[in-house]
Amino acid sequence: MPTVPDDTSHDASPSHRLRERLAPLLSLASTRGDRRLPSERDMMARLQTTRITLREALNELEAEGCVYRENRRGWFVSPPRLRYDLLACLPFHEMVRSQQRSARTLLLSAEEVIAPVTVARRLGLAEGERVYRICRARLVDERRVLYVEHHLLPRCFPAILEFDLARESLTELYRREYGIRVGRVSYELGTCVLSSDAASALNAVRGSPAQRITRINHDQNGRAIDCDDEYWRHDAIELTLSAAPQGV
Amino acid sequence: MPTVPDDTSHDASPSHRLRERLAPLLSLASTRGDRRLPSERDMMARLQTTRITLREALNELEAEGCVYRENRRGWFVSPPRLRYDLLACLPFHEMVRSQQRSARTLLLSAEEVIAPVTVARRLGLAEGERVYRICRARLVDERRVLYVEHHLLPRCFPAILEFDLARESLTELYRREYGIRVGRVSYELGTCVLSSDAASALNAVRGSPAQRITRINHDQNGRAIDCDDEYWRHDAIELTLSAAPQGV
DNA sequence: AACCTTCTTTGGTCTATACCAGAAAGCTGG
DNA sequence: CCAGCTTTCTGGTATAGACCAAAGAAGGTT
Repeated sequence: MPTVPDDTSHDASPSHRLRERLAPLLSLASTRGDRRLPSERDMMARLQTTRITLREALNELEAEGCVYRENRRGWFVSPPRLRYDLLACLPFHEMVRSQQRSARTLLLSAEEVIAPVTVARRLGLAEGERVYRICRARLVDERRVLYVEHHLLPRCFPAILEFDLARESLTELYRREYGIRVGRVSYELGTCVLSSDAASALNAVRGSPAQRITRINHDQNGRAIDCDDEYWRHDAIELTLSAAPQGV
Repeated sequence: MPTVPDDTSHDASPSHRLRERLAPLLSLASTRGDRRLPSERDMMARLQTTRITLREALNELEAEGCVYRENRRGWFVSPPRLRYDLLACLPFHEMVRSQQRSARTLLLSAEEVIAPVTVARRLGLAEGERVYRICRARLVDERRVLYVEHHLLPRCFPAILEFDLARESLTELYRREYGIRVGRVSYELGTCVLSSDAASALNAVRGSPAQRITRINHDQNGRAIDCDDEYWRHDAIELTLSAAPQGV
C-alpha cells in the first residue's frame, strides 16, 4: 500500500522526523510505473542525513511492509498485499487473477532427489527414499514475491516432471492426470528470513524478512501425498481463514 | 586506520564469520537462567568489531528468531517457539500449559470506548457506537510475548468488565456467564511491527517485527460478537492448522 | 524495611568516511 | 544490429567515535 504509515504519535525523535520527510518521496515513487525510490545517496542528500541513518529508517519501513528492496538494485514502494485464503485452496494463478493482478511462474528446477529428513518425516518416508522436488519462483504484477519448494511422492505422481510445470497448476494436474484430490491440508506458518536460495530467486537480499507457509496435502484417506514450503516476501500477502472451531 | 587484509582463504563474508563467532556466545547465554547475552560493548570487544556491525548481525539473528531484545535492557536468546493451533481455539493458559510452559496475564486496561472504525466494521456497528475494550499483555515463562486488544459488543456481554479479567479466560466467561459459544472464527494474519503501545507492553523496541493475528468470533448464528488483535513477538510462536479444503 | 536520590552502565541514535562487488548503462567492434 | 567489453553508479559492508536517555545498582534518608 503506498499509504504512509500513521505517524500521529507525539514522538519527535529524529528518526521519526526522518520518516515524515521520507513520506513525500514514497508517495512520489508510488506514482511511478516502477515504484522506485531515488538512490540512497540521493535521498541522503535531500534529507540532510547519513546513509546509516537513512538505511535504518528504510529498514523500519521495510519491516512495516511499506517498502522493499531488490538486491543491489534499490528500494521500491510495496504494492497492496495479496489476500491469501488458506482454506480456499485456490491455485496460485486463479487466486492472483481473482484479485485483478497478474501472475507468472518461473520453473527453477524439477528433479528427483533424496528426501531431506524434514520432508521424509512429513511424508512418512524412510531415510534415503526419493521424492520429486520442484522449485519455482512466482511473480505478482511482475514482482517476485514467492519462492516455493515442492516435494511429491513419486509413487503417487509418476512422470509428473514431464509436464509443463511452469504453466500448469499442480493441483490441477493431480486431478486431471492422476485422479487425486486433496482431502485434507495441514499448515505450519511462521515468520522467518529468506535463505540464500530463496533470496536469489526473489532478487532479494539474503536475510530479508519473510512469511513461511508450509503445507502438507493429504489424499481422501488421510495419507500425505506431497508438501510444499512457501517463502513469501512478507509484505506481499495477508492471510485469511474462516472456520468452525474444532477443539470444543 | 590500516585495516589488515583478511586471510586469503575466506569463503564467507565478514558478517558471516561474525555470526559464527557469535554462536558460542549464544550457546553460552542459552545455558544461563535469564538467557542473557553480554552487553553490546562487551561483545564488540570480544569479537573485535564495531558496534554498528555487531548490531547488524544481531538484527539479522533477531529477524531469524534466534535472539530478541528488551528495550534498553539487552539481548537474549529466544526460547523455543510456542505452537499455536488456530482451530483448536484453546484458551491461552491451557494452550501454554499443555506445552509444559508457564503462562501469566497482565490486565492493562478494561473500559468502554467508542469503537474504532476498523472494529466497527468487523462487528457490524454504526459509527460512534460503543464497545468494551480490554488490553492485556501475556507472558510465557515470564517473557512478555503477546499484546492483545479485545473489543466486545456490550449488548452481548453486559458488565463483563466486573470480572477478574487477568485471571479468567474470556471464552470461559462467555460460556459460563453468558451462555454464548463461539460458532465460527475468522482470522486475518500478517507480519507487522509493534506499535508503541504494543512495544511498551512487551518491553520491546518500537518497530520490532511481529506477527499479527486478528480474530473475529461469531456466535452460533454467524453474528460477530467480538474481535481481538493479537501482536506476538514474531519469534515466540509457530502457527498450525489442519482442515479440509473448502473451495472445491 | 520502605522510599528516594545519585551514579554508572547500557542500549538507542547519529555523524562521517571508506572500500568492494554487482547491476546498469554506455561504448565498441564485428 | 547485436554481442561483448568497460565504465559508472549504487547498494552492501565495514571502521571510528560521540552524545543522550533510560534502566539498574548503590547508597543514603525516613
